[in-house]
Amino acid sequence: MSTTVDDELWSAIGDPTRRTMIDLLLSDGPGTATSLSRRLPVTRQAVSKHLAVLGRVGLIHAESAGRERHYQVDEAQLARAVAQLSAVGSTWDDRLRRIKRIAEAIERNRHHDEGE
Amino acid sequence: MSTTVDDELWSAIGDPTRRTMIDLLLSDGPGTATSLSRRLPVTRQAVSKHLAVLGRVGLIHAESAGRERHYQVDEAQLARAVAQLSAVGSTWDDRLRRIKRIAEAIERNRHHDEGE
DNA sequence: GTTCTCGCGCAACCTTTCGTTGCATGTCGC
DNA sequence: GCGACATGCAACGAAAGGTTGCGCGAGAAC
Repeated sequence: MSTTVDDELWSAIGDPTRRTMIDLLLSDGPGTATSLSRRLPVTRQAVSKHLAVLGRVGLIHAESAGRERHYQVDEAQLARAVAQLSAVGSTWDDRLRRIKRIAEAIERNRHHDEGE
Repeated sequence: MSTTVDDELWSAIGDPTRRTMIDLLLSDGPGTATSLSRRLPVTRQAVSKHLAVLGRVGLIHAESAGRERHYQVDEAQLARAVAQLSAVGSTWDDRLRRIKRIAEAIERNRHHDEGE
């Protein structure tokens, strides 16, 4: 329950290299496997595999231009991913708050009962 | 830049099984490897390894009680993890909004220039 | 139009991670 | 003491992330 997250999307953005790639595509605009690999500590082939993964879950889509393939972020899908991130975050936040409230209540009772 | 996230923490909560484990520990309170494995689709040994990973990054801590080891979530560290989640989320959100604004500006210009 | 270059995709391979099974140990209840 | 149960450790298999090496097709240079 609660984390009925679309695990496909999560695991796509769970990888640090893929997160950085999305960052680069957002900040620098559309890019190719080669252009991305120049700004990352991995080879073009590794980048290419990650692009395939991101494409499979719809986070990016490609456009062929001559011998190059330009990739860019799918805004709607990324928005969905962000929503999932914040959903999990707020779920955990809520639980943490509730636990804290309960702990404080117990603390108050202890002080009251034992006069400590 | 921007995703200068503490990758240790991210990869810890990046795994779907580990996320569910944290959920269970938050909703049901402290638990053991065995009790968690009963509510998960993996074996006790797998759960045990995940607990080790979560413990290594400080997201949980254990307490020995006889032959059992009770694990529970470290609230401060989880709060830190949640903060990182929402940081990445809002970064991407910002970029998406900015892109959208630019796209709209271009659209307006096109209409103005071409009278379309 | 040949040739040279550059971007890409495919295949083989290595290492780490997630998962399994099997076994030996330690503790609780009787 | 003895059976039952929770753990830990080790060996092994499958998948993911990474690498190198190769061949092909499209642009650029001559």
